[in-house]
Amino acid sequence: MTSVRGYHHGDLRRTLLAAAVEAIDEAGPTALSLRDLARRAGVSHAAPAHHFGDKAGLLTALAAEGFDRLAEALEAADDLLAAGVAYVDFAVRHRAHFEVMFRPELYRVDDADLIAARGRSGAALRSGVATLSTDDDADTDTDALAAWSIAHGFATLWLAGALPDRVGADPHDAARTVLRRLFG
Amino acid sequence: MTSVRGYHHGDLRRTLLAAAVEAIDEAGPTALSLRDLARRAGVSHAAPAHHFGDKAGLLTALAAEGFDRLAEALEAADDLLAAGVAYVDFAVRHRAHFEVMFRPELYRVDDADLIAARGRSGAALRSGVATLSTDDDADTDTDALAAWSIAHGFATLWLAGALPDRVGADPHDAARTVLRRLFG
DNA sequence: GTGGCATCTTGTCAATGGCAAGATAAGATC
DNA sequence: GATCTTATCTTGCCATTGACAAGATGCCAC
Repeated sequence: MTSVRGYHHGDLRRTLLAAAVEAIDEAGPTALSLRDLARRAGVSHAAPAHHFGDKAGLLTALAAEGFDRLAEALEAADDLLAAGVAYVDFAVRHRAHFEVMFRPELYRVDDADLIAARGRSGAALRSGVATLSTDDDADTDTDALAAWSIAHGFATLWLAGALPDRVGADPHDAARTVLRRLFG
Repeated sequence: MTSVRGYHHGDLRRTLLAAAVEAIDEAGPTALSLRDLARRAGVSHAAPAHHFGDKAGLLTALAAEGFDRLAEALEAADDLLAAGVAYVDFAVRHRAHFEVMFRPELYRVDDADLIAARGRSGAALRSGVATLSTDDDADTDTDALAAWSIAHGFATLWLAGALPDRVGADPHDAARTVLRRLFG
């Protein structure tokens, strides 16, 4: 990262991803414009294409980064309830990443980095469920799906602003209360 | 609906909404193009603007229609489990509506028709939860949120293609199994 | 130092959303 | 029935965008 811009930016790839997060936080992934990102980074309108090919390429990188960070967050949780809360927490704190991750029509689902990162997230989820599982595999699968569904649903509804006001302003607390209804 | 097009289409508003559902089913709400809808309906590129103002106006109408149909589906359910399965079923069968409904950045959240329709959906959900509630209001709220979250989460993950293959191809059955984990 | 290669810029094109102005039809009023 | 009004649809236009092609710049290995 050079402080004084020459012809070469120095760290454009990372800068563009950060700008994308900002832009998506402001107006959602739909309104994302590569040219806007270029302006934010102070480069020409065609510079992003070199690093990401096209819009889908950039969002693929963003989604992969998101699945990686989600995996880290889930791995740091002690039990399933903590993992569920961490999942919601991740969605709220990394809204831009989260919104892209679960909109596969926006990126390349066959990207190798992405598949690997998504695999890490999935493994972290399953290992969280395993902490309270019985020996029955079918039950474990159902438990994992139910846990994932309720955490994902709560996070999604929260982000969509669909939840009633009485739920409060702290997603952390509200999520714990709701998730306990399944896990407790 | 006139079979032979004159200068006036006759039922353009409804035709455009139907075309929008088709287009969204094919490529998602992000790729929706008003000009493409106009071509599908056989009218000029500016015709949609008269009926909906702009893209957000069209998606507002679509979201309101969706909330109305969702309310009907939920009202037809006998108990909470059936309502949950109906919720997932609605999402899968009316994918285009569902995807727009929970993406408020795409439409006008202050639209009167939309707010009314969303209210009907919410009331239907709450009355479904009431069938198995205790006297405690706080518990009822938590139950409603948990039920909504797990159904919404499962539906969303299903639509995103995020669920592992072993879940199967029938969302109806898979949803019942998972939802029973909370409701049973 | 020099050739190769990654990085970035400039220029261009088709497609889109949205606006303005005009054309056409249908209905209301007399 | 004639005329006025309004709703509906068309044509024309402009700024913005994504994508591509060709060229400019500078880093790095040899």
